Amino acid sequence: MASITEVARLAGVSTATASRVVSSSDYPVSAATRERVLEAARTLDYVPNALARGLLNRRIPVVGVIVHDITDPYFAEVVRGVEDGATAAGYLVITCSSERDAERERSYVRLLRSMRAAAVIFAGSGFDDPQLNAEMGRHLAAMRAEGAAVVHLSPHAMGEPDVSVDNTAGIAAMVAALVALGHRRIAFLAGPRTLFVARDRLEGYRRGLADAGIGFDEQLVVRTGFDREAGALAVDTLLAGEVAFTAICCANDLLALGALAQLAALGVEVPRDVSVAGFDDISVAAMTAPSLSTVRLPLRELGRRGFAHVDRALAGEPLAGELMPTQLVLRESTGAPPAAPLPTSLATSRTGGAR
Amino acid sequence: MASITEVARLAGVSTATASRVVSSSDYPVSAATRERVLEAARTLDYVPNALARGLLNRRIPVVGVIVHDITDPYFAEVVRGVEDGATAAGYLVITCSSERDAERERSYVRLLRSMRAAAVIFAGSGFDDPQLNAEMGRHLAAMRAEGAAVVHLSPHAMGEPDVSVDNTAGIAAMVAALVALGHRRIAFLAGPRTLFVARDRLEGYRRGLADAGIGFDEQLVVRTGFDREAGALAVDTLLAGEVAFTAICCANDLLALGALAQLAALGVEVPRDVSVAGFDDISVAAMTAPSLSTVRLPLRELGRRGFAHVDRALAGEPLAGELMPTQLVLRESTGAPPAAPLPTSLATSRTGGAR
DNA sequence: CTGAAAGCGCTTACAG
DNA sequence: CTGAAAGCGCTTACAG
Repeated sequence: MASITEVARLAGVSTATASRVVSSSDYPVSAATRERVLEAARTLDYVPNALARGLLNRRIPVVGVIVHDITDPYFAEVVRGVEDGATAAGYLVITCSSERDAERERSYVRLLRSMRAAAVIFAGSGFDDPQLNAEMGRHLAAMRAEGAAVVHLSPHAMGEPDVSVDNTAGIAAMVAALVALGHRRIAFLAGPRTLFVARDRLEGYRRGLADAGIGFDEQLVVRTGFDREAGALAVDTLLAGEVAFTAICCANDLLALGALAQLAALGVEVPRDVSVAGFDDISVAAMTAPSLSTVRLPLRELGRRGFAHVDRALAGEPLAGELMPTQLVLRESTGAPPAAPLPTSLATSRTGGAR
Repeated sequence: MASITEVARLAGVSTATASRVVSSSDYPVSAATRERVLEAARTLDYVPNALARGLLNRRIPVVGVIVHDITDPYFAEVVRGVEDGATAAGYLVITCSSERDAERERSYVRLLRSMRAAAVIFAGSGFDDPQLNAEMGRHLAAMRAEGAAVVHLSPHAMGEPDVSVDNTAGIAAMVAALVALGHRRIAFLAGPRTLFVARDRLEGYRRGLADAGIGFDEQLVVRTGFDREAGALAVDTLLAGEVAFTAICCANDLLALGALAQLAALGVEVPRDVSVAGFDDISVAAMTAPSLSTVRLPLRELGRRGFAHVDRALAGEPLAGELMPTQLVLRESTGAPPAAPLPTSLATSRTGGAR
């Protein structure tokens, strides 16, 4: 592979001059010389070595994005947004699926550090794990000290996100919508207890209830994972319980999808017997049966602004946090509450009903 | 950020010795010295500079994956598989969404080259664009000459994929399944004309028909895109046409999802009025209403084997192409053909029916 | 077992 | 406008 040395030799100039031409610095070079260098570069199919450049700048135009799982549509969308911004600025993006595993996350950050990535963006929420966070804090402080940008798109142990979506207001709006439909007994699938973003969403649920003057009932809250299996399991938990509910508000769409599937499997009709609401508006939400009422998050835009934030941080510009609004999307999975709430109505119909 | 020089100084040894310890080469170093170096590295929070290492090896442990769009579940799944393998081997993965745009693809490959990525994996199919392919061929030949691995997971202009899924057999199997249900007039949404993988799938359709002794009718084939919008549009095209059909076989799931949505919007019931089949088995396929009959592709495994192939290529091991089998998944969207085929039955019911 | 030195490919003061 | 030279942080023959 041709190096700048060979380009310089072919053009009959010093490497300094060749560098000035191909790196498109604004250093003055005579037109004739410039042309000779360009010609040589073309002939040799010269591609500058980003590693050598990076060694000098102590930074390479690469941004790492840490996600929980790239196959989760939420994260794929955010990553795409980051990529949109990054590509325009000449950066490449490295995706790291942490599986919500502390060890993996740390090991990715270390790798990114070793590579002198210009920035690391945490797309997912942090978890409340003091030991991990202490070590992670050290790593991130070191990265910042080395001039890299660190941006959070979701709440985390070290504080508020830099760019984010208004999770609390979003869930509160959904609760308000359910209340407007007539619901008073609203169950909440809360997501993982240790995830900061899940706490924000739970807070939104509390606020929505409070706004409507409805009391908070701990028994209506199911702590779960953040995927479909967890949603299905949570439905079983609720139905096995004693507390009445007419709607299930979920902390994300995947939970709602799992709930919908399990409800269908049990012969519970949505929204006739119970309403179900999601959160995120991933693309599947519009395609299920019934289609899912949810809250739309500007995920791709979140990724774009995340990169814009990185760009500004790297340029040394002053930074301000951003909180993006969400949008209610009511589809088929929500409706008026049934005459008799679950789980009682189910037990009755099962005992007394046909089949 | 601490360099090996500082670690060496603190440990009171030469950089050569320090390097031998921290790079875990098998070069002999006395136990006492080794311990002193390790201690110094720990104290200084030393993280080796991958750029400096890469400059020496003319390669950095990074693999680029070129996909059409990371938000397409097909590609997210493949990338995840690559990541599984890459992480285990200490590599990072860069994702590049080309949007099926020649210019973007080329620019990504150039960036990857400049970064001395150890490998580039093309997850998506190549397109039949002679000019692009000529230039791309040059780039790829150069990369290989520089010692990088180039792996294709789908057919492309330069030939057969290195690791792939048996697209042709998969579609043929679905056609056979539809025939077994009683269908003879099977429409095919073929995907983009210029995409090599779409050609393989079309070939599968032809083969399936031939196996069943059914003649090929060009009018039943709709050339489209590969996304949902294209699927919806294709349904309109078929319904506006004159040719009878009782089933729609799609070249991928996204097309089938679009078809399902459009059919539902038009009041055509699936599978009562028409059967619909997809291809890929992305996770949404099981959640639609009706759930989608499709062909399961081992996407994540495809990604894993893709990386394994890279690993072997980099180690200079002999390589053999791999073709992975697919699996038929019959769900609710396929059934026996209706008494009267579309589009005639629709016209009739519209003219004569109530409402 | 240890170290001095060269060199990977670039950029950038510095001198002219 | 041009070039000689140093140096980014590492690894690896080579010498001892």
